Amino acid sequence: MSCPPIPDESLGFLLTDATRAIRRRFEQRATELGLSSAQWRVLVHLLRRGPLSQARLAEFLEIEPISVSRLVDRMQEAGWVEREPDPNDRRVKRVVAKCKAHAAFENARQIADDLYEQALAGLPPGALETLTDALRRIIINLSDSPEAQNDR
Amino acid sequence: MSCPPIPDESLGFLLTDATRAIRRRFEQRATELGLSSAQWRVLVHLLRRGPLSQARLAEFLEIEPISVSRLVDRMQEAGWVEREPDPNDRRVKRVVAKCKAHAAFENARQIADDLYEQALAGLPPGALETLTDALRRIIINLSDSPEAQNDR
DNA sequence: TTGATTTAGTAAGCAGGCTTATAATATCTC
DNA sequence: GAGATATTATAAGCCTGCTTACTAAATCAA
Repeated sequence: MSCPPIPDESLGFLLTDATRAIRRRFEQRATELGLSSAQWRVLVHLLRRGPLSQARLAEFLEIEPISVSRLVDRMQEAGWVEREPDPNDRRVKRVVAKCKAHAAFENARQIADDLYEQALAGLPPGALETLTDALRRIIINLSDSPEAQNDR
Repeated sequence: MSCPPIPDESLGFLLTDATRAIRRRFEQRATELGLSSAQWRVLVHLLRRGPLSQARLAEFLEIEPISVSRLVDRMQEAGWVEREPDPNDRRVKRVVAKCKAHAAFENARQIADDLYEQALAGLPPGALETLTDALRRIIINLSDSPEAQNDR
């Protein structure tokens, strides 16, 4: 019975579990805000960068445009954002954050910050930076665009 | 404009992106096997531990029993597993891996191993262990059961 | 200018998570 | 034993991803 690497503690499984745990906790605490973690992510980009086309949003979020389309549908219904036409290109719809989004921002950010603090409790100082460096590297190494890929 | 922590590079977002990247790549390469990453995970547990009830499987996978139920539906349809009654408890259905699963195991494991190597390229030696330690810590810190929680 | 190609957004339909609710069976308590 | 409580699996219906396929508009090329 040679089973050298124990796969159920592998990188992929641990990443999956950690991500799910963070998402679950965030949504538990943001229930009263009515904000899911995917929607929170959209708001962060919109509030940082201003109105964006759905295509740009898809790039920033690293998801497919169709996924953005339906995410924005629900966020528009919930009153977080609006779609407005682009004066220069009749194909594009600019997604604009509404007042409600600005109002909720600090609140949600606090939830996220507290969550990260809880998540990292007991780890040595500097662990956060090591961790985020590694994650950034993994994302680049597995991205489709071959920019800055390390080997082969 | 005080925006100290740049949230779109936050831990949660990076984890989400890295996890999605790994899942995508795995499924691209495992297409010919017809195995999704969630299904691969089920097989790992079944082949390591033998037949399991759906409830136990849910615990190991850290997902809800209803999610297991539908996952197993699809895996049964695809011929990876079978449900069999438990002789000692008529409520439980034991999930058993079929030959097809054993046959595909090494193949899928190789895909996963190659993927991790690619993901970690360019990181210092020891990064994998630091990373998995941190992820395990995060998972424990955010789990519902208060066992081994660090503070508060 | 016309015709081909590219880009932006969306519909349909699937996988994999979730919450809430239900039925059947075990188990615990009195 | 009988009744209350737990546990096991599942149904219904939602959210967020995906692939594939389509329309409308912009852009490139001849």
